[in-house]
Amino acid sequence: MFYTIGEMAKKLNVAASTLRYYDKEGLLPFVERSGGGIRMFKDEDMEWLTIIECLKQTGMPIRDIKTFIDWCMAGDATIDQRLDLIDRQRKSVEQQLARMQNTLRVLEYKHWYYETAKKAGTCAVHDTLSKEQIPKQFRNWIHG
Amino acid sequence: MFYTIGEMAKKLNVAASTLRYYDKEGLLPFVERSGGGIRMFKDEDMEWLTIIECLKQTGMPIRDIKTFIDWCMAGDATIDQRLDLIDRQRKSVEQQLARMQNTLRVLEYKHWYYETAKKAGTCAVHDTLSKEQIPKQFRNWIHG
DNA sequence: GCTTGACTTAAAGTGGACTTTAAGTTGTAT
DNA sequence: ATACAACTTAAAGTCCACTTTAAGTCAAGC
Repeated sequence: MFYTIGEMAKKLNVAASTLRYYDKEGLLPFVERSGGGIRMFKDEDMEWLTIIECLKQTGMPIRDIKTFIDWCMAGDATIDQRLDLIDRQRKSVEQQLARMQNTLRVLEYKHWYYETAKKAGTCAVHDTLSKEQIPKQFRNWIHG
Repeated sequence: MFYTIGEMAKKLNVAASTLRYYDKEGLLPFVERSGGGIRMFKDEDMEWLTIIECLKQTGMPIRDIKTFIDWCMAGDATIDQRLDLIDRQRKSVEQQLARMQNTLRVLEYKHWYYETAKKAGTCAVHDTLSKEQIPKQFRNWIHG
């Protein structure tokens, strides 16, 4: 079962031009072509695109993803490099997660801040609150 | 206590040109100037830069951050808008966190995949594994 | 065989977030 | 007073990841 670039783009919910761009950048060396030059995507190509999407989600630039794909195409001689790259990306994602969770805490504080201000009709209410009126998780917090 | 743009940039670990860019884009309307036109950052400006950094971390574009800052400068009449914006960003970050956690699971799988391949000396080992040899968390997983 | 929509490429264009450059000013230290 | 590092602006440049355009080709239906 083969898919055209348009069908694959729809399945992946990306623009066909994006897939052409990835191909041009060397991210899709596994995609076959018809006699007439039309790209013929296979079901198993989805797996490749899933790992590409995964690496993209980690913030990895296109050329580094290409390096990884190239290593995959090169076979077993590159297993060590691939393991290293995956581990580095894993650590990076763990850090990003920690930062993102911190960001979420700030937004939760801001939510409380503005909800309280909304009820009072003014942000000035925050100058009048006693420590007990501030939710525990936000006390001893360094901010405005 | 005042800081020059260079001192503030060092404190924040960003380039001074970045702060000038933010100022030009209207993100720093609160920064005062000396008689000669030199920016004079105050300690309390750190709070502003912290929330800017927080919103930037959520993926919010510069102009939307400007909108938020403008609302802050406008006073109590914009509390509702600010609450809405914070809530939207909070939901966005929750989604990003969920996606990132999924990405991490994929990377953990890939780590196991390549570690196993490394021990065996070939990726082909994965064609020979019985279900029991695949860690529980990775069984019934849809991928290569 | 012709139309038509989806495909092809190369090249140019876009948008976002800076970064660098050039020319000039400020302010501190001697 | 003068040197000098750090500041100022406007404008141009860079990098990245696409997206669009232009000109043309492919392939399925009539």
